[in-house]
Amino acid sequence: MEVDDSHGALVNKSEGNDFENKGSSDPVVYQLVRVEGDGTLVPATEDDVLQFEHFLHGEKVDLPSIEDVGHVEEFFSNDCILPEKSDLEDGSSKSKSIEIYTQKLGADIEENRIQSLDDSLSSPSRCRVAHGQPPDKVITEQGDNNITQQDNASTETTKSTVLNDSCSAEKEKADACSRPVDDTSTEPSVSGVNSSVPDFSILRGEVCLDDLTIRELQEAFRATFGRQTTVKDKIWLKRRITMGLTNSYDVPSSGCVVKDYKIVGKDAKQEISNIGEISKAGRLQTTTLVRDQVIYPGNEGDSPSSSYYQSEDQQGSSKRFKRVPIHNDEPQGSLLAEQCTNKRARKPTKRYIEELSDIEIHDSTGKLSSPAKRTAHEEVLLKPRISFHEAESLGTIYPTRKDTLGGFSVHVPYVSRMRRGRPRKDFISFVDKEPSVKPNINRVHTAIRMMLAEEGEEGNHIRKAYEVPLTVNSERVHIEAVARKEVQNLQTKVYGAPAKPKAKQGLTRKHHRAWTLCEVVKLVDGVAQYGVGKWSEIRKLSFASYSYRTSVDLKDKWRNLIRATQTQLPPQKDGGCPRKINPSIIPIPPSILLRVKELHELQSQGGGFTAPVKFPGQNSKVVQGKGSGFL
DNA sequence: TTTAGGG
DNA sequence: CCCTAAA
Repeated sequence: MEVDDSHGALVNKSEGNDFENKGSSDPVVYQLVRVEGDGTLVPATEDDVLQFEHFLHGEKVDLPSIEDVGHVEEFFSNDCILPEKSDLEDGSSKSKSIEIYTQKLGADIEENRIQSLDDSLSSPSRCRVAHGQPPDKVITEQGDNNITQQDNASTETTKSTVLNDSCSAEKEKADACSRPVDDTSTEPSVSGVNSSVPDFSILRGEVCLDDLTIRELQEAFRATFGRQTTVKDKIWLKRRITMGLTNSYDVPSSGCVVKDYKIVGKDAKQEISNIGEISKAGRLQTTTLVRDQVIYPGNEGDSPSSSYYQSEDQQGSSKRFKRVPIHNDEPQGSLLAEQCTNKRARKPTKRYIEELSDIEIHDSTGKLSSPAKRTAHEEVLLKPRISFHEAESLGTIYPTRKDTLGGFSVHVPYVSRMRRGRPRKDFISFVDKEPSVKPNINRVHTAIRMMLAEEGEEGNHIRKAYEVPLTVNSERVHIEAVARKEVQNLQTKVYGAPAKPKAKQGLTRKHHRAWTLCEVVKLVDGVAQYGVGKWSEIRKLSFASYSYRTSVDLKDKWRNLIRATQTQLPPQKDGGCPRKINPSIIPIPPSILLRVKELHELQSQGGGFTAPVKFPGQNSKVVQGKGSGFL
């Protein structure tokens, strides 16, 4: 990133400063730049960008709002009586104000910066402000722009144009309303200077702001901040211009001389540019935006990046600036309502994900639900946070997936957002508890894949599949355990059942297997043969080939069959079953149901008989579709 | 472990 | 299907 000392690297140079003709394109791009030690502005590095993250954590929510960057400036200039030699070392009132400002600004920086940062980071050429050019041209409306434009200004222009279209009116209004009441000037509005191309040359050479007319000051303002203003208050304009050029709020209200975009102090004696101070201090690394620079004094803190400049947002987020209800000369009024309703996009940091989860819960439920009473759905919403915390505390690397949060692509722990049914066990934690199994995980994975593939062909044999010995040694038990968990884990993915947070770790739920007619028949035969309640026996003898059916399963199924006979068999007449018959559910043939009923009645009445009973109806034709019971 | 029963 | 108590 070299500093462009020539002012030739301009885009839209030809379009230059034709203010009257330029109506739409705004060559001023929003770029993050960093104040170098020598006072030049260079594009922000990725590190600078990352340092923004600090703001996300120190954010205070209840701070008053700032309507516009102008207010910020006014906030400082009007309310912060600062010692002449204050600078950044004075930690007292100024630092306090700065801190407040930092917090407020940080709240909105997140939203604006991301896109800007993306742009600045991704764009091949970066905007920078050239300094120290010879004052070859002085205040000529045809002068060269001294702010380099992005090479991709054409693409950037789209955004900028939209911004202008959507926001210029409001800005204009705001600026108009911001005129000081004591301003008796009746000068025509500077609407004539409506060009989207600010005349940066207005500030070239050596100019005493006091000598400028209001219009020229407005132009200088525009050159400084990249937007026009209709404010006709000379002092206001001068101060803002000065502040903008010096990146300082500590400026004299008059007597400033602008020399090549730098403010030379009154009578050109002292240079009050904070840039110089900053560079001398050598400890302030400021990220800024060329356009609409917000004076952002360096924080005395240890963090070299504790201060940033804020640009007006492309979406007019300046309206959402939290602002202090202090004296200001720019309107805020009706915008307050809007900022209340507007929800800021927020960079999805870890903490953000946490908070987002909470917010989602709060929003979805309206009220804070106690942790103990969260519904499954709410738990799901909480999951990302938990995953992160677990990942941190356990040092475990969790699989992540790309997700979109606040419009930005981020990686989040790979958990399903929705789940049905009960949670699955935490396979990873299980593995962590069984380190001896880890070396076999890969094998298990392979095996599991094969199993799942097999399941795809033969849906009912997955359990059998992973009961096949995977190894010949004693690890088999572990392998099976892991395999079972893994299968369930994968199944949950396949079937869309996500994990449950913490409480039920180590628990699993086996995949639901619909009972086939064959199984039911075997069950009924088994009951008839060995008696009701002999589930273990039935399982061993009749379900030898259905190893995934446990005796409990048999018992449960039998119970369900009993219920079916009681609830669905009697009303055979079915005057009009309002229930839709799901074609995917195979009804249990009434003949089987009848057998179940008889067996049940026999068992319940005459006590347990274990003798095999032959039922004449066993061979009777199976009539389907009567809908008395389902598998 | 198995069974029974509630969830 | 899960969970648990009671055999």
